[in-house]
Amino acid sequence: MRPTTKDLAKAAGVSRATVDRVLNGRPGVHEKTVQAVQAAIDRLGFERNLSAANLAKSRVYRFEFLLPRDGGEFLAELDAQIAEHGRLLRADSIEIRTRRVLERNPHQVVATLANLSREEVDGVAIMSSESPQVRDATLRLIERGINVVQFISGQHGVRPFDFVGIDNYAAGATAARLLGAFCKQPAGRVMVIAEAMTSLDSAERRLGFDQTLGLRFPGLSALPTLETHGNHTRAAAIVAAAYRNFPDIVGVYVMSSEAFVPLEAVLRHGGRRARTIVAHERTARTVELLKSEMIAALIVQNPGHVVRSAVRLLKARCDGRTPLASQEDIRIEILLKENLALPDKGTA
Amino acid sequence: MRPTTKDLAKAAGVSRATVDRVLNGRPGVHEKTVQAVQAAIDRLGFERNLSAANLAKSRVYRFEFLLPRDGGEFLAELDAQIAEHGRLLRADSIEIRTRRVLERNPHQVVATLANLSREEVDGVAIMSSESPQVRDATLRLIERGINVVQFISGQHGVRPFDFVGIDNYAAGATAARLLGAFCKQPAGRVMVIAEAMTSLDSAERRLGFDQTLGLRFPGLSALPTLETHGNHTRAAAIVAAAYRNFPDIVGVYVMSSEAFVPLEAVLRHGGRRARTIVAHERTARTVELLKSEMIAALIVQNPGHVVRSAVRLLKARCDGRTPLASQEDIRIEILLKENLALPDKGTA
DNA sequence: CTGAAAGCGCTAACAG
DNA sequence: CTGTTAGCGCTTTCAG
Repeated sequence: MRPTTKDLAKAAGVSRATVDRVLNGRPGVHEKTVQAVQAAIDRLGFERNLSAANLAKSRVYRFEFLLPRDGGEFLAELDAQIAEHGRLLRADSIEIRTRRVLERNPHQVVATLANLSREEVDGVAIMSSESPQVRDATLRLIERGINVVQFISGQHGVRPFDFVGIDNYAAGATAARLLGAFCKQPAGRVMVIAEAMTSLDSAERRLGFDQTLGLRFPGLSALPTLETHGNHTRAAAIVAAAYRNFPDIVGVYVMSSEAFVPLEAVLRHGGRRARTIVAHERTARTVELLKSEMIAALIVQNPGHVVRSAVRLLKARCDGRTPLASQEDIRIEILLKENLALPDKGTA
Repeated sequence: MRPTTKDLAKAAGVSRATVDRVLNGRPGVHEKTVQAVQAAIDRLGFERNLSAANLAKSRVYRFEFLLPRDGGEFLAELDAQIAEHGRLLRADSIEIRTRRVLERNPHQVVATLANLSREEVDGVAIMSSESPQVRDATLRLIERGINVVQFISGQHGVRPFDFVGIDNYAAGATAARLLGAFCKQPAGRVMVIAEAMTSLDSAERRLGFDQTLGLRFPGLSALPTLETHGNHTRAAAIVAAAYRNFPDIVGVYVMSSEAFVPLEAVLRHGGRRARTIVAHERTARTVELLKSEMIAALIVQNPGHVVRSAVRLLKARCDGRTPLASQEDIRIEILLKENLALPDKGTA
């Protein structure tokens, strides 16, 4: 049996209340007593039982995912994963909910963040493109004792908050490598198309893409990024124009997480040219296109993993633990027709 | 506040002990009483608090990973992941340990399984190639109330036990697709090499590989599988012979999870031919080769994920829950130089 | 068949 | 500064 606070109390010759105070670093304990308890902890190899503590406190972790107000299939998928994971987590006294409240406008994001209070939430996962204002607002959240993880959008290893998501530079590089490999022609142009190029994330993808394409496939050259802004008509027009102007387009990179509108336009106006398409994220539609071989490869971040990772990080920070870096690395997954998970063979 | 057993007891007009009996399906409760409690559960939307229950029971989940006695780097990696994950899980009253006890011989495996008792373990993850004997022994484990998951080695969706690992057929197909794409030459031979071909797993990988290669790259043809059996000298000899006999080898598929010996031989004797190599699993060595571009792609199952998934499944079964299929699908990940996780940028 | 009482490991409120 | 007491939600004797 693992030692308990009772054992500690006996060993240190104090009461369990005092042990508790030491364990939780609460003030008002004589230095000497603290030492004694610490010694007992080390000697007995005491490890605290977190769920007992949480039970006693009736502690509930309240986390919120703040997501963009509007978005497409990828966002819907995230939403669904959060909901599903949330159901499971209720058993662990973790309540998570998603709020689709963030707009493009940084001021609106700042205002939303400013309204969050320690009274109602213990941690938030924020999916919003970076800007100095948002960054400041986030720092203020932390000061108020609300834990934060940057979700999907943002950068690796830029403290002081945790980031969950893929490395966008590497994602772009991966796209280039795949496009080059799957594209038969050694020379030609590559169309790059996105919903919008506003965020730093897109810039990084584009950078990674260009660098790797240039390095590995000198015969291929990428066109400037086309932007569809969620508008089908506009998308159709610019894509058609691109195909008209550049007869040597041999591949397409759909750079944004929301791929539907750009893909639609490319498939409709590309005809049988541009057979090699690389896009991002797994949704019902992109998977369908992968299966029917209209898309060569998909670069995805697993929505289930990112959600679970965000929650683990938030919880770890709440408990004052340091999360395990190795476990929280989000992989840039590559999906081909061949390694799509098979249709569910059943789990009873 | 979520309703508790106390609330249930009051609502149903019984004592908490009776509520407990109903909740746990224990016998000796009048049918009428059961109904009353059930009704209260539905009415109040009661959800039991598992950790409180576990605390009261001082329940500890004891899981064991039974792994092959000998193995190389991939196995070492798994071992490490299990250990690391185990440390974290202690906080959740889950004790996992690994035992490197399984041998090639099915009888030895059967004997080992036969020795497991409900007294000492609640669930086991078994990594052993399938055979009728082992299958029987596994079924007997389940009859004795020990939960089982087939680990890494085995097949998807073949009840009655859970399987954690990749679909080997799809993995082989993925290898073929990548090899074909990254290999510049449209025609030539492909060397297929493995540590050993004994298991069903290898047969499936090979099947998937051949089918996809034939379908997608008619110019490429795969040679019969070479087997190295962990023996460097032997490996060198057969690889050298293959290169001598087939001057048109343009690619290599290293099929086994342990890739070191085969890779070594190929790199030493392939010279600058066979630039396109696809292998399995992420280890220090394979990653090094990927970085230096000696290997084109790696097909991996994430050791951390498989371990966590196995534990979640075991725990779910112990609690009588049905695991969430969607969450437990192990992805066939593709690693290129481009999407290797970056060197750790730090997590403080 | 059912209930009262004690306890799992920890925390909280209040005395002292 | 420290101890006592009660209680978190559930389980487990042991009477009845």
